[in-house]
Amino acid sequence: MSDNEQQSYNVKKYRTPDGVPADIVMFTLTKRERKTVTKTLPLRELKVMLIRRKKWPYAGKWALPGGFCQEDESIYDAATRELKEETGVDGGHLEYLGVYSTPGRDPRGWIISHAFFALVEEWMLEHRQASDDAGEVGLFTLKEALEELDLAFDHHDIIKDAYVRIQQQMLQTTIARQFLPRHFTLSELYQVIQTVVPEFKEPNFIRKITSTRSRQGILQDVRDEEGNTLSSNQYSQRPAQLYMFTDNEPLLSIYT
Amino acid sequence: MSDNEQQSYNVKKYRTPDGVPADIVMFTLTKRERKTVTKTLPLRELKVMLIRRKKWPYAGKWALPGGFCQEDESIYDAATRELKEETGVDGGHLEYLGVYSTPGRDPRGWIISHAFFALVEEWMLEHRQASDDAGEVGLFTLKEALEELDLAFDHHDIIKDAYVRIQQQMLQTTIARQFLPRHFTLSELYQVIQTVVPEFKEPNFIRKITSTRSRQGILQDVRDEEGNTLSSNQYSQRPAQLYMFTDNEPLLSIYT
DNA sequence: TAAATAGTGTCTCTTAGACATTATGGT
DNA sequence: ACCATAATGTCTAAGAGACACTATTTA
Repeated sequence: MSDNEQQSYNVKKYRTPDGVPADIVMFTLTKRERKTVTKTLPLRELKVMLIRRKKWPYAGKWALPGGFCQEDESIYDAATRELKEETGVDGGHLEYLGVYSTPGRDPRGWIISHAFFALVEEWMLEHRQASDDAGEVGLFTLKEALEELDLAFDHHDIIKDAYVRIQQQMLQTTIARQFLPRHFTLSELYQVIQTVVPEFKEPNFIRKITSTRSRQGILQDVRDEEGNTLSSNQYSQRPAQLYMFTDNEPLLSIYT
Repeated sequence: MSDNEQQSYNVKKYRTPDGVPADIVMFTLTKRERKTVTKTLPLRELKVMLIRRKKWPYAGKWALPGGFCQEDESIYDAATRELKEETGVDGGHLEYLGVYSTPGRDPRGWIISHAFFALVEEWMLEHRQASDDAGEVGLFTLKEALEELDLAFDHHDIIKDAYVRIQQQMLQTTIARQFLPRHFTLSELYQVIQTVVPEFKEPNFIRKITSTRSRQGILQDVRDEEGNTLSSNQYSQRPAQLYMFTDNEPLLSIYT
């Protein structure tokens, strides 16, 4: 009976999609040392990695890296595989962004795209630039990507959505850690936040981050074996205390 | 040249998915008046609407309502259509939850499901119970749905994820408004929050919500034409001030 | 008048926010 | 000695948190 039903089920009765790719918005925070001045914070910029398409459709246009999902993997698997292909590395923060399914968004047919965003380090992208010599690779600031380039498909919308999301995550989670070494100073952290969210201003940042009860627990100071606090003067004359993120992710509420 | 490429492009070169449905976790907050006592808050419970499947696969099991996306609509359109079909109403909060694509999750083939969650009012679900007499419809508490029922597909995971998400949204956004009349008392609001997030405790709720600067702006008291504050004694002996949500959505940050 | 819920008073300790001041090392 | 950045001091106003207390209505 159940077998009968199963046999009578026709999986191709309706029109089905022509493909389900995973596209990845790869963010990186470039870090350029300022040679003219010593002991100062590097210049940081938030950039997104794009590749120039070689084939129809949108040949010659810049687009997000991505690839089609296969039958034996989940969308997340496909994105992980794609990220690995592009960077040569397994690591990096990879997070689902959303689905893009507006009819007609892809001239190849009914293609439903799943967007992810990844936070990778700059050196990971050099891998791609070296290996895939045929495909042109570019790193663009968000302003360039959103205002100056003519992107393929609806990738402009995807990048815009990803930008909103990464800004939100930067303020509400500890993803800032993805853009920092394990040990960092508070001005580095502040700079990273401001690079991703330029509107963020907090005059008493050091004091607040170290003294507020609700924030206690997301950072801890770094100490050596004897329990002495460690500091660094890499970016400043006076050495600055080093901090690291704990495993705590704070839970915010508008009512508390 | 570009036309050549287009003609040579074979959209069916690879295996493609067999269908892309939208499934909806429909939450409702039931409200039962307590007849024994007068002037008291109703009993509220968070419930999820499920339908009993009639056909293979998982015939006889409880499952989320849903339907396949068509070529001429986006996934969100499909979910909107589905919500309308189930409730007979256009309104209600509908929000994307995520994609479920683990290989083998659907015995019918390669089927990639998109989950949404909706917040609807209880009366909206009576429509379905009346119209679709063939399909059995049920309202279950989250405990029942997650711990007692044997659900179809991976709908257990979807409901669990939706539950986490609605709890998060309840604390970080003003979706509580979806479960309240336009004008409500603060104890009603408190009860709604606690019904969705039982862990939420806030002894000085009235004072905090009305006096904290960071929260100022999400609620405003209701006044009549002459500017007199309005109150209600529907649920209490002493009349309570009525409030309404404003259009402000607060922005939270762990660093501020 | 008792019961039930709404809302305020009060007190202590912590935090916010704005600036001024001191500290530490490099040039 | 001077500069740049790190970090603390200081002061006021506001909020957190806990509990006791008063207010307004119905039964």
